[in-house]
Amino acid sequence: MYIHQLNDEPMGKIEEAIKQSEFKDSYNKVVVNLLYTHSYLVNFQTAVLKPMDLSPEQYNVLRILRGQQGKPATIAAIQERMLNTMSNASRLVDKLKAKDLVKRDECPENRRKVDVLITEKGLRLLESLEPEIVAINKKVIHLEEVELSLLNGLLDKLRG
Amino acid sequence: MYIHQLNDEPMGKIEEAIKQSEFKDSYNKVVVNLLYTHSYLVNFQTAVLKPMDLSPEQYNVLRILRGQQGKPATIAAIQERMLNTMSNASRLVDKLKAKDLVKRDECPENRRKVDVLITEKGLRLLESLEPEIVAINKKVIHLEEVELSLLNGLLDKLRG
DNA sequence: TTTTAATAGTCTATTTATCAATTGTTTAGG
DNA sequence: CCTAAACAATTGATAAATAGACTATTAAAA
Repeated sequence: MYIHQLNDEPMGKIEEAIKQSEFKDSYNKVVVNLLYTHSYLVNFQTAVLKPMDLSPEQYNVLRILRGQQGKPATIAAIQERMLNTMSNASRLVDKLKAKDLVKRDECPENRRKVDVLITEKGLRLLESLEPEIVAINKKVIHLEEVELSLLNGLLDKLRG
Repeated sequence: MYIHQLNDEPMGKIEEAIKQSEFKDSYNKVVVNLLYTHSYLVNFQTAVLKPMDLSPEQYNVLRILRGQQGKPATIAAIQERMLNTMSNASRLVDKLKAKDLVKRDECPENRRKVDVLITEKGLRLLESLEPEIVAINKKVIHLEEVELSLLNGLLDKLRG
């Protein structure tokens, strides 16, 4: 098969993009537009992460752990903060541990829990990826600063 | 494990939602916000479709075929219009055929191609789902009409 | 015409997601 | 105490996504 839309070309309105002429209601249109834009962005992200053998969700977990600033996070805490809330944090942590990007210890106060921490190697990997991620985002997101915060506001309001 | 965020409660700004205090740049913030909102919406969609044994992508393919209004679509055409551009249209069509929701015939002019058509049963299934989908969208998307079209415009511009 | 290249789909293998069941641990009630 | 319920994480089974190789058909070139 072929790789679809990994170039940075305009594809106009959502109607043209998915070749549908009209939408019954605007709620539905926004859903489709959001799913489509999600796929557009994830494809770029994946392309940047793949050379480092990282899936988008693994990358997500690493960033969550970095956000902890030295404090450990439990599996449940990671799961809660994850973008894809259904995914299996336990297995993702496994994979990251196998690559020495995180470490995992039994929590002393409560032995049901585990403390997950990002390693030096994990931090360095994130650092090394950052410039490329920033660059690709700037390149493929065709919005001005004002529009970005407008969009952020609308997405926040959408959820609630 | 537990099902996260299948209720319809406010969760405020993206910073609270994922418990991160700040973002380096607004491009990144928009990416995270979009991924998060995507997951929020897909979770509801999945919940509605599951009783009918339909995955979101299968549902997507059915709607693409309905959009053809009687004209058959090839596998490549379906793939092009799909929201998740990486997924395997061939297999999805297989699954739908097994449920008699679509039919697939060799294209007479070009025997490499296949003509895929939605069946009566497929159309009836879409029809029966529509009211519930419309209702859940309206319920979980907390935006006014004006904001919806503003959001659609921003997403189109983002990609374009 | 024969060979080559391009196209359309399918298939295989690997990874990841999803759901349910299970294990081990802690808490609360009798 | 002892047992039942609640909690935290892991495991297993199944489905789906992803990448690449493969088959068949058509079109183009020599």
